[in-house]
Amino acid sequence: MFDNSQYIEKLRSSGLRPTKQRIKICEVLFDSEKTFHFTINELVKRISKSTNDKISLATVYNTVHAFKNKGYLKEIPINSDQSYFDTNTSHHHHFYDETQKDLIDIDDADVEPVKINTRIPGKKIKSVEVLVKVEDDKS
Amino acid sequence: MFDNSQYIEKLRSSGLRPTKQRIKICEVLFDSEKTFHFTINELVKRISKSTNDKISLATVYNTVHAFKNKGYLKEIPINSDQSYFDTNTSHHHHFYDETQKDLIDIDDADVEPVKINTRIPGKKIKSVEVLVKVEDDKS
DNA sequence: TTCTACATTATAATAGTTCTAAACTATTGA
DNA sequence: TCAATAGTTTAGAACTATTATAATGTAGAA
Repeated sequence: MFDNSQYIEKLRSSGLRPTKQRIKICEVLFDSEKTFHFTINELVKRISKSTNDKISLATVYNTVHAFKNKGYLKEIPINSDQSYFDTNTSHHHHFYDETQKDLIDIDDADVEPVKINTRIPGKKIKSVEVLVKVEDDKS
Repeated sequence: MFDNSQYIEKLRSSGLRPTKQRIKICEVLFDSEKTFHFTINELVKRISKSTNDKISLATVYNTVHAFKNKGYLKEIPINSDQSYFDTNTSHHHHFYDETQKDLIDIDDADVEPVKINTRIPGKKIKSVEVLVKVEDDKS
């Protein structure tokens, strides 16, 4: 454990107790320079690689959902047998490579703003997500 | 059974045997004027309402996937514990009402074409799907 | 009508996720 | 400092959607 103070502060300020499990998960998710996508399964693997203290699956689920609710993670809408999350919470869209089963960020500058010229009465727009499915170009 | 000839022809022409289960599922899916969204669960309920012959769950899954592969149904990318399908296979996007857990079509005329100004080498775009999440406006 | 390839079916299996309830612990306040 | 308590972790069971399996059934061709 080195500089966890930022995570401790982050957790505390959002009303989450800075337990060692949550701090470890913060490290795995937010220490790296680059943001990334993951499934719960992949996250569990990353965690077990970076620590000897086992964190139970249930705690990983709880923590990911807590972080998602706090806005530290985004869930990516995609048809899959498992949920995909993104540590990049800034506004951006995705390619989904159906051949490779791989998610790729689309820089927000590369997408013209999506204009929706209709509304549902009594509802407000929470998010607009674009998923661009791609496949191998064999033509 | 009334005018099933259209479905029989449709199935036959796409290389699917027009069995009575498939014809019944066609009726439930395509008889109505309006297109609609459904989960497998909901479809099973619709089927059992409209017939006394029970169709097994496995057959419903098989048939829906076959129809999806033939392009008679579209799967809607959304984070959910179950898959959503759409009998409207024309190009259009969706609202997802997170309060009501309800999918609503967005008329394609109400969305400006989405321009993606970047590509992935060796891949071609298969589809561009927009999901607009909405929630109750309480502000 | 008979044959055969394909379909259907019930059931089992699998996998992702959520639930439960007991043990644990960070924080509060005495 | 220490005890109380409110929230947290945990293992495992339970749940649910989906897929696989293998036996039975059947549409369509010969």
